[in-house]
Amino acid sequence: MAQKPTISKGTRDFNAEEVAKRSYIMDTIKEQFRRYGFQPIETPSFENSDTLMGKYGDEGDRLIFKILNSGEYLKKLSDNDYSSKSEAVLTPKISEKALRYDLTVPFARYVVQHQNEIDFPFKRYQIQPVWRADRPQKGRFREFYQCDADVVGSKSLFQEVELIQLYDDVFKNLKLEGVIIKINNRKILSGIAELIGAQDKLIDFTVALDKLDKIGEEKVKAEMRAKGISEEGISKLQPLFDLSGKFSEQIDKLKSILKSSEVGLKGIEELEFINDNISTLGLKTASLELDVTLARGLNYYTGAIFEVAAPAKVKMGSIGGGGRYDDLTGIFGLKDVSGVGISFGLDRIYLVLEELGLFPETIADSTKVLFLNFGNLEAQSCLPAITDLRQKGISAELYPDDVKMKKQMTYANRRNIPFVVLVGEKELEDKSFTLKNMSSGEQRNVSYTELIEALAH
RNA sequence: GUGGUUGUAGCUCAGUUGGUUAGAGCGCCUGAUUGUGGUUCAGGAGGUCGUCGGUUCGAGACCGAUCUUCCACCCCA
Repeated sequence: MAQKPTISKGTRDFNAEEVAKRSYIMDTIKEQFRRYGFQPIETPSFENSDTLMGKYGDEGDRLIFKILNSGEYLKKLSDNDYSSKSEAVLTPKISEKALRYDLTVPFARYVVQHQNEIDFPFKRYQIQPVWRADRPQKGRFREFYQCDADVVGSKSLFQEVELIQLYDDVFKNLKLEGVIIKINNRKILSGIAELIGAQDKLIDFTVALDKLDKIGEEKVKAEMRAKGISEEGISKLQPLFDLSGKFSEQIDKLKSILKSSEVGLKGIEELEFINDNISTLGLKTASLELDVTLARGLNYYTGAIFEVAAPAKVKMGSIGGGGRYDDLTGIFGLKDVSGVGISFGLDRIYLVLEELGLFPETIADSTKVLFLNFGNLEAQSCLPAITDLRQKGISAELYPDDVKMKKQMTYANRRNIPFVVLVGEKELEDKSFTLKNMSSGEQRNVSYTELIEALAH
């Protein structure tokens, strides 16, 4: 035999059970999205490169899958370009399309393109695969699904409050306990950067701060020094490293740290508003935590930043993220439209639920009843019954081949089909059916009316 | 993109310093049971050892390349 075919790195096939489990998660998320008033849209798998490139930073550009042009694209190159051996020069000339990297940027493009048809504030949800040319690991794939809910055209902080509730509701319905919704505010990060005189190094500063959990205080300081942040500035950060306690206590400490920064205080005010409302409303299973080290690499967030951590006992990166972006549509020419959104990582949630054994048992639908095949004549006599059962909404099938009964029974057993009907010579003669319950093993001879009654519930 | 790791039967894995015919458990197939699956018993099939190349009298084992898996960076869902 020839070499077995394989699938591309970082992609997966899904069998029937996996599809059922994935649908379970998707349906749960969708139901909550709808309940909160979000409307579904879909966008193409690939966009013009211009739409995507440069929106996710240099790192992001590297991870975008580019699609080669069609036709004789090499012939159209100038000799200069051809011999340049430079990706930066060549890539835009031979690739004008790219696979979707996330759902937020295509959404921003959608909003700008359809601005005249949209009623603002516009609440949309979108569940589609995205692609990243990343090196795969556990919980990290090159093709995976994001489930996004965004609101554009409203600056109201009620949106942030609702989105936190939405996270909570989804995890409650998935029976996933111990999820932590981390929140921060980009304005606070800006305020701190301002305080230490590193406004121009905001990204470097936040990226370094974000690693506090992972590499510790000293290494974070070292990285900041390496990025050119002054010693004086770093020493001003000390209260930040020592920040601890409840949400409200942290807020109070931040207020004194940032008292001279207008933007910083604005960020604190926003956080406080969100936290006050969530405290009043209460969360069902998730908890909201302030994490000033939360940065997220994306450069378009301007206000709240969210990241959702799986329960501590599961070793898994974040299972969701999001935030407020005041000017995302600005890059496509539509100014002053503020947006805020969250995202669920379907594939990672799947792994978490699997590891914790949280999928419901009766998740995969199987056929309800299998009619065994005792030969052409007998099988044919079953067809009207099967047709009628299907009409009544009961999934029924006939074993297609006249093979040994043992084989047919084994087949029903493996597929977890709960009932089997036997119509052989005897039943054919007296127009009856033998109905067997596969889990109890019990079987009885019944009329057609009795058969329907037994299978109906 | 950088460094490391993994690959042997359908699945999970053994396989000694390189040495005859590569093993186990589970699963699968057949029969015990010609109208009865899940349990039991008996028997059986199934592997070009990820792929390509090299070293060697001889490679599953050693070397190189490549693909894949997982891990640490980077970044992220």
